[in-house]
This record gives sequence, C-alpha cells and structure tokens, in this order.
Amino acid sequence: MSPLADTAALFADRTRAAFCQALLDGRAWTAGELARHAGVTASTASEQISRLVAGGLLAEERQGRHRYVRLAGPEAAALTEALAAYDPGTPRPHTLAASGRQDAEARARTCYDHLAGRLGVDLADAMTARGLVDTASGIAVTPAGRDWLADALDYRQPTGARRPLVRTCLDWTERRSHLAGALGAALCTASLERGWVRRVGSGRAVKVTPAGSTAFGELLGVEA
Amino acid sequence: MSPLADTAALFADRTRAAFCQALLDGRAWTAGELARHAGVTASTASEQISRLVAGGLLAEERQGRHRYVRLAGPEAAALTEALAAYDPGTPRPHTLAASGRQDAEARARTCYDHLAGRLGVDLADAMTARGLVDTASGIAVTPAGRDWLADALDYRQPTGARRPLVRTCLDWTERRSHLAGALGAALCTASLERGWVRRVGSGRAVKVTPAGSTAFGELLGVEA
DNA sequence: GGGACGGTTCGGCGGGCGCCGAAGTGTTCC
DNA sequence: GGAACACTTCGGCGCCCGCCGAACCGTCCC
Repeated sequence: MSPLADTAALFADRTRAAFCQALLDGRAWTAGELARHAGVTASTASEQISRLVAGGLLAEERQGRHRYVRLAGPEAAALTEALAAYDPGTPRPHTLAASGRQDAEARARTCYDHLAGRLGVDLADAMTARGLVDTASGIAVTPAGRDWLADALDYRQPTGARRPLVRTCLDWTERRSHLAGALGAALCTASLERGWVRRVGSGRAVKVTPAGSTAFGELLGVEA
Repeated sequence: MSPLADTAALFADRTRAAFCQALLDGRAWTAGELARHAGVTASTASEQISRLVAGGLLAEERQGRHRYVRLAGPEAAALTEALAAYDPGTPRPHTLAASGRQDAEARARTCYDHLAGRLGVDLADAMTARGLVDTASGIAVTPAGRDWLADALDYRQPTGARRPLVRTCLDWTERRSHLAGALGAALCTASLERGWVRRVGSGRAVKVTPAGSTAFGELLGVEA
C-alpha cells in the first residue's frame, strides 16, 4: 500500500484501537490483560499485537511466560491521541449513561506520560495564567517557568535535549489543550512520586490525594 | 466501531490515502482529477470521496457538473501529515529511481497552507537562527519575529485569534520540522502573491523564482 | 434538440481480514 | 515429573470492502 495507508490501517480496527488507547496510560500491559480488556480471545490478541509491533507502533519485552507491550514512543502516543481526538464538529452527544464509568477518567487521568482530563487542563491554564508558559504565540516555557520547574519539581532541561520542553496535547474529553512534552512528563512523574495523585483502577484514571490538593494549590493556585 | 478506529479507517486505504495526500496542497480538486491521480475509475473515486466527506475529513463544494473537494480544515491536514510522517526507524531507502519525479517536490512544495520541502526547512532554520522564532523551549514567535512579520510580510496576528501563530510540521521528505500555523500560512501566501515562488505542474511542487531568490536572501539570508 | 462530459448509482465479483477453537510450545510452580 | 498457565500457530469460517462496468442523471456547449 502506501506508507500512510499502512500506518492508518494499524489503527483501523476496533481491537487494535482499543489496545492503543489502553496503552496510552504509558505503562506496559501483558497480552492477556489487553485481550480481556478488549474482549477478544488470547489468540486474536496475540495476532493483533504482533501486527502492531511489526508496524513499529508497539515495543515488546518478553519476561518469562509474559509478553509485555507498550507504546513504542512519544510519537506513537501522539499519533494515537491525534486520531482519537479528531472528531469533526460533532457537538458531543455525551450520553449520561456511560458517563458514570468515564467520570473518573474525565476528572483526571494520565495521557501516555503526562496528566490529562480536567486536572490536566486546569494545570495548563494555571501555568499559563502564572506566566510559566506562554501561549500567545505558539507554546513555550518562560524563564520564570524554567525556574519554577527547577524549584518546584526539581527538573532541569538536559542540555542538547531534542525532545521539546513543552508541547500541547488536545484532550478528547475536554476538547482543550493540556501540557505534554518533557514538562508534562516531569509534572506527571513528580505528581505520582510525591503522592499528589494516585492511580485508581487498572486504567488511566488517577485521583488527586489530599496532599496533592495542597501541593497543586500552593504551587499553582489550582484547587483540585 | 470506536471513534479512533473509524477515523483511522478513512485513511487505511491506498486510494483514499492518495486522495488526502494530494489534497495536502491545500487546493480543491475535482472528483475526476483525484480519480486519474490515484488510478481508479470515476465510480470508485466517487464512492471513496463520499466516504471521506461523510467522515468529516473532506469538505465538498458543487459547482455545475463539477464536485470540488478539499481537506475539511487545518486539523484534517495535520492528521494527514502526522500519519504520513510516522515511520518508525526506517532509515530512508530513498530509491534514486523514483527520486527524479519527486525531486521538484523535495526541493520545495506546499504542505496544505504553508511551505515545505528543503525550502521550508531552510526558511525555518533561518528564522530560528535570526531569532525570529524560538525553539529552545517549545516553539514560539519572538517579539522580533512579530516585527518581522509586520514589516516583511505585512502580517499582524488578529487579536483574540484562536489559531496558534506558529506550529511545527514534520516534513516527510526532510524528516525535520518546518513552520506551520498562521505564520507558515502567511509566509506561503505572501510568497505566492508576490511571485517569490510559483506552482509547477498540478501537484504540490513549487519553484523559487529569481525574485524569490532575492527576497529570501534579503529577508532571511536564505539562498534558494 | 443533440451530443459530449462529469459525476453517481447499482450489481456483482474477488480478496483480505478479523475472529475463533484446537492443538502446540515454552515457563513457572509444586 | 506433572499440572497450571501465558502465549502462539494453524485451519477455517464469515463478513466486509474496494474495485469495476454498465446504466443513469445533470450540466454545459453547439
């Protein structure tokens, strides 16, 4: 086919799409977990995973009798997000029935390696409002933002880093941008390590802890 | 299916992918032109175009007995580019045989509404080197860049604009970033209007005119 | 009106793909 | 060694989808 069509075909299947979206939490899943998650048999999952790996979208790691698999990299995650976020003009039906289960994810979740959902958008807004990132023309970290990253998160950009310090990521529940890139990853890592947020369930949803409420409030004036 | 899989399925076909890539030149094509371009019959093209329109990826406009069709918007173009650009680790086979026809496109072409190819990358590098855009942390237009846009291109960002002033777009021939967003569009528009570049053939390729060589040299120090 | 032309609709063909169950391989634990 | 377990391979079924040719519908031009 054509490279474009080949790449797209990897996503163009209910089961494979479900795999990729599940893996957007940035963690490695076993083949069996993915199979149960998508509601297919182990054999089907095995085949589909192999296709995704062959297509370069997933990276695998064998450990004993387990096959761990994760998204191949930030580019793969970005592509998955971009496809999931594309939704031309549909004014969000947003059925209330299904929203119960999705509620936790809508409030706060991880998106590959950064925070998303309402929390992610709030954090992004707060950082913009405080002049830590500048969205007036593109998106960039301000000098004040660099200081904040060093002070609050103890993160300093490696010299000669090729990964952009900050990148926007369109949120598929909020339909607004939140912060990805190295900054987003650092914020997410710090939040998990310091117990500001905790993963709930086996999916992407996270919950802001009391300590997190305090921290986000003090550091950014966000009440969550 | 799932929204993700549905969207991906639109691209997951040789013919439809060829349509989208052709339309990346930002212009409207007739159904017949697309059919010939992709090497399928008119009936097939008609059906596939209808699917892309129904999927919200293409916008159509009927004029007399012609059906003009173009990409639905910048998001659709960005998605197409993102899919085309994703190519995990393949170190560019770059067959010399096919490169003849593609040579013009590799040198300079439009990418939806901005300039790409070697020219696009050179312009992006020059603007970065001259401090008009800042890529140290994300991508943003500097104050000097705003002045340059006003002076050289007579472009001023509308107040309250929701489109980012500048955005990067990964080039599928150069595998490097060039400038998209409102800045990229303004630069492309100015270049075409002022005769700095001229479209060649029916595709996306453009050619730098002598006047363009002078202008790019004086404005940005780019020799092209 | 008549002919040329762009586009669409319909029927039908062929191939590819997703899925499963059954059998098989390799690993872990007792 | 044997049993449980995670995963893979294979054969086969059924469906979907891309494609074409033929007939048809509008539009444009003489």
